[in-house]
Amino acid sequence: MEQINNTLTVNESTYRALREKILFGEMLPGRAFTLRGLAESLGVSPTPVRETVRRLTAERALNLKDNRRVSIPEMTEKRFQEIRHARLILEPELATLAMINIDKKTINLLINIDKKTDTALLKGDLEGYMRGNYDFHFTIYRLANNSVLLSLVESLWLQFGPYMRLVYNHLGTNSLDDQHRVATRALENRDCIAFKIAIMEDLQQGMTFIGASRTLL
Amino acid sequence: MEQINNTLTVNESTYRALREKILFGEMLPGRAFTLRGLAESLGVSPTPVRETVRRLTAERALNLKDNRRVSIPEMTEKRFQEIRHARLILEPELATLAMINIDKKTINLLINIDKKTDTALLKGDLEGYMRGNYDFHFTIYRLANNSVLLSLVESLWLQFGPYMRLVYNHLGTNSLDDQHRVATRALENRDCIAFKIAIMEDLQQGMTFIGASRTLL
DNA sequence: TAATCAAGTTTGTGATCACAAAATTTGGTT
DNA sequence: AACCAAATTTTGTGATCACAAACTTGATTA
Repeated sequence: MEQINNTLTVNESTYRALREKILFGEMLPGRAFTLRGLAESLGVSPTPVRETVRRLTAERALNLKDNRRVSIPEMTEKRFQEIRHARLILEPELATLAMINIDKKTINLLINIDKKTDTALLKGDLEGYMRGNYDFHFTIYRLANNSVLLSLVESLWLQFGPYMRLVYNHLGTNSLDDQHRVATRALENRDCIAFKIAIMEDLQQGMTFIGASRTLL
Repeated sequence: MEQINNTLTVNESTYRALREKILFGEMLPGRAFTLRGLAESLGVSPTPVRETVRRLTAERALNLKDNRRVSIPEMTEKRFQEIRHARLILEPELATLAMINIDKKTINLLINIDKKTDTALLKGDLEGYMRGNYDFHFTIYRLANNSVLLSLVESLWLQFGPYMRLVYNHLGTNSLDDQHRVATRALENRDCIAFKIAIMEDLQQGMTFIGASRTLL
């Protein structure tokens, strides 16, 4: 069932490249992209780019406009609240499911990821912070061993990633404090409720931060 | 912002055609499909089919296997429970959000849809029943005016659609009774709690029915 | 100077081509 | 009759082509 040959298809590597760009804010909303332009910047023909764009459009990470141009969807207050709402429903659920599969080793891994994230935060390294934050959450979520919920949450992260970056670009990362440590402490105590609450708080805090600054954009 | 020209692209019509086939059980799990075969049966070139397949793969409706063949994913007990779980989290939420936007006219529409669904059920018209059931739920869900949650739920329906059909093929539709009427009655009384419970019951009943018969497949 | 419109350019779309990998058939051997 | 290797066909992939629609530019007019 697994991919034996570890050489990825051009299609797959194109997808991963574009997905990362979106997730960590290298492609910002508003600007329109051309298929040929993306293809050239990735050194491939337009064909795999087109398929990748269709795929990312299905995940709501990209938008095919009426004039057939492709872009990152614009954020509205309404859509922002919808994403926040969906995240608050699904992510604490996923975290709770993951809890029983998180052993001491994983907790140490999480603490390590968090340290790196903190370092990036202090240095003002935006991409490092965003990657660390992503790793922290998805290291947990993957352990829920629930691919159906996981793919729904992945779609949500693809949808708000670009805006997170946009906000950090304007405000810097100073005002963020770190809820991850609260979460790892709850894990060490095997306190399921406290862990779920920490994930919710972390998410609330991030979304409030972004939401409060949306008017600046 | 809207599509002015109402002639769909080949890509879009291919997507809709294939999506319907999956959703209402014309494509059953197990069998492997070829792009060229699908293209010929739809009277188009392989190009739009490839893009459509990528899109539906992103929505988890299709599966690209290691040998690069495309198929409907196999159902396992685990995946079945994951879908059931996700539906139970998201759909009652969507129904509750929709409630305030459901007026008398919509209630009558829902009652009408339900009547048609019942007729199909009595006649043993599987596709009619499945379409009616879909229409009933999504007429409600669309009124929640929440496209983020809606697209998540659409993905879930695409994932279990083929199995619903598979089960009905084996068991017939006799043993299904109709929870929709309970829901519309709750709507007429503007009883939010009762409505939410009815949606949950309907969903539970359907999923239990399918789950209980999975061993037959 | 600002608005308009016609040429020229760029772009998305759908079909086709070339090729290697996978499936299928074939034909010979045990 | 059962098996396996070679030959043949089918298939997915990525690149390219043809074309119409959208965008850009620059000259012309009010």
